[in-house]
Amino acid sequence: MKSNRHHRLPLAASSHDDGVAVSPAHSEPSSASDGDSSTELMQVGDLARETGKTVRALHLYEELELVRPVARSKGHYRLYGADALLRIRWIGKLQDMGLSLTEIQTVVREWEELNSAPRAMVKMREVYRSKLEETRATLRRLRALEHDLHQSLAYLDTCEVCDPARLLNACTNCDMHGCGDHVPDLVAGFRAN
Amino acid sequence: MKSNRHHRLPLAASSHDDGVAVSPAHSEPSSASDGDSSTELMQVGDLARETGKTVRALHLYEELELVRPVARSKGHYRLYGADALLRIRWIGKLQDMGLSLTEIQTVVREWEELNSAPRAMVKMREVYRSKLEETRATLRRLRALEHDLHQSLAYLDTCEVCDPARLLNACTNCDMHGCGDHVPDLVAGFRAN
DNA sequence: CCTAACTCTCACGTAAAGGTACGGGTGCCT
DNA sequence: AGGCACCCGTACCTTTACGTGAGAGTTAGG
Repeated sequence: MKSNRHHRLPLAASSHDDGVAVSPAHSEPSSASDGDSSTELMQVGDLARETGKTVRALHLYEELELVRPVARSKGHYRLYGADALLRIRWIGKLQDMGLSLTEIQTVVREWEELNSAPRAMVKMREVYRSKLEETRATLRRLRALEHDLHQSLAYLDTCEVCDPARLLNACTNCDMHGCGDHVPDLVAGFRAN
Repeated sequence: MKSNRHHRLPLAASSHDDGVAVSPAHSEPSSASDGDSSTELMQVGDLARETGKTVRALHLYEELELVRPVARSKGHYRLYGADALLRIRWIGKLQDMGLSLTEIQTVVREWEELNSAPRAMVKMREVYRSKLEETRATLRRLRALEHDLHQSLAYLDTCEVCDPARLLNACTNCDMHGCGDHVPDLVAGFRAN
């Protein structure tokens, strides 16, 4: 009862900024045969651009065996197919769900081991189901937070019109506020010390 | 445009487990005067119990000047008043809002510096306002995630009734699913590699 | 051939938020 | 006086998800 596991709520701005104009600029390593547009491979930089991740991150994911280039160029350059995009974006989503890379690692491993599909599907469902629960809990918490913030802002807004002469340092608990009687926690916390 | 700031979405289970039965057990350091029940001081362990934080955490917060005991016992024990509870809980909420301890630090510092209240109030409002925005953005993202998860689960549920003989490894993109045509990202990601 | 831009593989660095341990004092009860 | 639970200060350890070079090779274009 002592382990105070303290993982905080996941999520962030998680910049979904797509580089958009993906100028192929120079390299276009279409494989030997001919310009078959659907089989173009990309190198790590391109993948990085299109997923918003950094090259370093992609290298890391590879170390953790979360992705694997379909091939290497003559000079050891990693070459990725289109599914890599899916994979990386998928990883991103799992991260947004609050999974750590190591957790994702085990998910992937499990999938690959019992590749017999049915069992894997079940596993997958389990994971998603529990994550859905968590996500909903998180949503509840965030909504509460939103409410708190909203309330505190309302409270503070009444401050704004307060006579500047009287709010000196009694401000956080002056009697002006018509909005009720108890100071919101988020406001009270400032003074408490 | 290269700094890929990667803070993920905040929030977590953030265990709001109150120890509830706060057995005073042994020490009850009511200050010199007499047993005035409203002026009881508590020591760090008690504070820890009541806030769900660990003693170490509280020490840390003190190092960062986020809290300060009202007094010390004869033998250097930290002694806290009731406002410490407010303060610590407040810190917790700010953390839940996604603020790092260092950010909280600057918030506190600013508050204490321009203690002239009006300006501080304005600052406070700014912070909360922007955090409200962020929180709402996060909510949107989470809702999307919830939707994704829900969809994927629906998709996977149709799998369950699928003929076990045919889902071997073509499972993630078999033709059984009446629920549309494109495989949800969260499902497709498993295979892409 | 030359060059710019990209990539390779190490390998060490970093910030956040504590965890954990050490060696020694305190507080209170009996 | 003994004991037990708690506290002190100091200080090094841990994990996560990359960042940041270094030194060297590779690709495509001109």
